[in-house]
Amino acid sequence: MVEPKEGARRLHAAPIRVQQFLQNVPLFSELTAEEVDRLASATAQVRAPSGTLLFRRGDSCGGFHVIVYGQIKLALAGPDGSEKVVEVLGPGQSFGEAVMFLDRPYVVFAEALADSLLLFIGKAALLAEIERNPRFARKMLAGLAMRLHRLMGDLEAYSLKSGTQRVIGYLLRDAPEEAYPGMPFDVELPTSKGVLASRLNITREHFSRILHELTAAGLIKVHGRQVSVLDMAQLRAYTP
Amino acid sequence: MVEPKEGARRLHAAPIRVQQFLQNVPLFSELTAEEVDRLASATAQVRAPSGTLLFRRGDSCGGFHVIVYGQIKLALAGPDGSEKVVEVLGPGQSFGEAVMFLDRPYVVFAEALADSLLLFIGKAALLAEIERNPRFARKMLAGLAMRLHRLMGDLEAYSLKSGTQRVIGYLLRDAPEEAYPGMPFDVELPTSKGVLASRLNITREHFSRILHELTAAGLIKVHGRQVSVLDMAQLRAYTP
DNA sequence: ACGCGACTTTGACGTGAATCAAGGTCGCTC
DNA sequence: GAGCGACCTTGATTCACGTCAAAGTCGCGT
Repeated sequence: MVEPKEGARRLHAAPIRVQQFLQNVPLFSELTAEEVDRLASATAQVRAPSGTLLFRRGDSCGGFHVIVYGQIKLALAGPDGSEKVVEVLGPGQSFGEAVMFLDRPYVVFAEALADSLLLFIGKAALLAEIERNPRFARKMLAGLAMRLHRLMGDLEAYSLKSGTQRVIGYLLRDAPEEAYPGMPFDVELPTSKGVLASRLNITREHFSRILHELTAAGLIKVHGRQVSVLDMAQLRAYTP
Repeated sequence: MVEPKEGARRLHAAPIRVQQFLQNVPLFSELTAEEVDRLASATAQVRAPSGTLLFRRGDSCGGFHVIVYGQIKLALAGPDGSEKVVEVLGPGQSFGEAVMFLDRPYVVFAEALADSLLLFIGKAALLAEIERNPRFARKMLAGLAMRLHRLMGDLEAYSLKSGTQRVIGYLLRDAPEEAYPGMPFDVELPTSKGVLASRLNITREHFSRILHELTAAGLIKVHGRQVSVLDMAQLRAYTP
């Protein structure tokens, strides 16, 4: 999953154009060139080879991160060294805003799952921009609200669905809309099954068994990280 | 918990001074009298006798609520009629902002657990105020961030703690800071044990057994809704 | 006082998912 | 192409917690 060759190549490529990248992140898309410039001057580029720990729980937080390329895992650490993956993020996504607004230390830790490049945007510059630009403030609010929404979805899944249902929900998450009910389609798992299992709040072993069970029921086919959903409608209706 | 006498009395009392109340809610405390007036004119008072359903999942949302007095439960409904309590809120607290910013329907339903009075603040007026007042926007951001923070706490508790540990965590949540380690103190449960159990993501029965177990271990004493923590330090260190 | 209804407790039993313990598979390096 | 490490699967066993069923307990209204 790490694609070390490509990652390594990009890690040594010329620095990207920060302004241009920021302009293309949805959150910043409405800012003027001048505003983007101000943010860019408070922005640091952070290279994170696969495995890098970006921050741990308890670290204090002077800004937030946007992913240029790569993949980042946010997770909670259990006392005994176990961990619970909260989110796996990819290019264009951001993290750490909430904790920044609260002046609290991080509650999760962040680790690069692939060679990654991030932008770290300083808190002061961001707050200044919010002060200056109410539309931007609204976007920021919508961003946090979105996150809250997703977290509620997770909470719901964890508390009133079985492991099997969570897996089905995940597979069907970005199913094609325009499909006929029983349409087959493919899902590429974005990370290792171990990480994904943790994200879904089940063990590796249990995840493996669920995939097996769904395969046995003729609903999916699994080839490594390629999962083929053979019948959406039946999968959606499947009862453990 | 319902205190029907007091509730009934207040329900029929003269309308409260909206401006004055809003001014005292932390979220609005920095607004000028003029600003509060504008919000107040877009605000409706909502009486909700115990048991009232304020909204259900799927309803659309044209503003958000602030509790003047009473108690409101936010919960998710399972397909089979079961429910999972997400939050129990009291006077001065607000809810429904996130969904308002996203233009999405509610994902939870809200029900009054006691006779309550709420203010419903219209979306348009609120957005206008954000547009006008960046400091207010920042407060709103902090409010959402706070909520995210708490939700993460719940997620953490659900996914890497046992039921017993969640109960202990709850009891210790607002423990006195300045106490010596083994200090005894009392906690008043804010609602029925059934609702609280659901909030902690366990069944009534299991909750009852946990309380029993902690009592047997000499760590707490339970008299109805009055829970006496006999030894904080030991309770914190308790292992199932 | 009585009895009703909402809430709580207790016991017996069932089960989903974690844990423990081997293997198996794949891709990479030497 | 042998060997190593990261990942995944499989089976046996255990355990926390849920479910079902049956009594309490408490407060309130008549």
